[in-house]
Amino acid sequence: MTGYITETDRCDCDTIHEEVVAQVREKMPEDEDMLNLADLFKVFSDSTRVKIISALQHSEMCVCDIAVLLGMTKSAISHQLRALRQSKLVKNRKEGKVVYYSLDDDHVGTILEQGLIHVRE
Amino acid sequence: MTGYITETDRCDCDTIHEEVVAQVREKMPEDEDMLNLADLFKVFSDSTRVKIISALQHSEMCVCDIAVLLGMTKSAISHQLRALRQSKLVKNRKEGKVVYYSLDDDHVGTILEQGLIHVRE
DNA sequence: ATAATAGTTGAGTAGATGTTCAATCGTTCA
DNA sequence: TGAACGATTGAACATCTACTCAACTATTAT
Repeated sequence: MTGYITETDRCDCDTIHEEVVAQVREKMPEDEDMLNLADLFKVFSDSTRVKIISALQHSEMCVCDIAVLLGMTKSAISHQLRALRQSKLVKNRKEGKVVYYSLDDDHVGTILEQGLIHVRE
Repeated sequence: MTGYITETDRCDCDTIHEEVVAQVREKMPEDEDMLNLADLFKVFSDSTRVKIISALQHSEMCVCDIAVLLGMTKSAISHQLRALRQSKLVKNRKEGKVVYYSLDDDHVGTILEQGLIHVRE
């Protein structure tokens, strides 16, 4: 014991392969990138949101349409659309009482389809 | 009121664009596919798991190494590795007391990098 | 055998998440 | 004006999730 804070103190174990750890640390993406990455995938981690995005890939739709399509309440859909709006993945336009939603990001479809390929094999 | 269950009864609103809903319904993926899709992305929706996967992309590592790399306890890492194992995304091999983990899926890297591209722009 | 160490596990806990419910807003139309 | 309807909102609630902690297993070394 040195009395100073060591690598061991910060963790409940010793480093077994210090060089590997050092090298991997250099090659890994920025911490912030990985946080953003997790947040992006978090959007796709709920089946309701996946369904909404899948639907909007084929056509602009109003809240009510989506609710009927998925057999859920307008409220539930509206809450999720809010999340998708905040993630800048969907946009909306108002026409009288009706609010139409559509995708606002080209990558969205790509990411979803990439996942579909993986899931289906 | 007909006395029978109608589309309106199952939802708190009327269908505004029945044709759109019908067409989109045909084009959308199977319900099960979308559930699996959400489950897949759920794995990537936590920054600790993203970091573990990012690390393993560069080198096989033992639990202890990953714990030191991420500044977390072995226990926390072990719990997450269990989740990744169950999703068939990582595999492990034992050598004495040490358990080495590595990626067990080619798609993993692709999906992660696809997301990184999106996040970085 | 005993101690030490790498890793796993299960219970417990605090915080996040998705839906429901009721109230409300905004627009249209009678 | 006020009734009707699409949509939004916030609180409440139940569930899920990620980490901690302590106990445990398995393997190695003395």
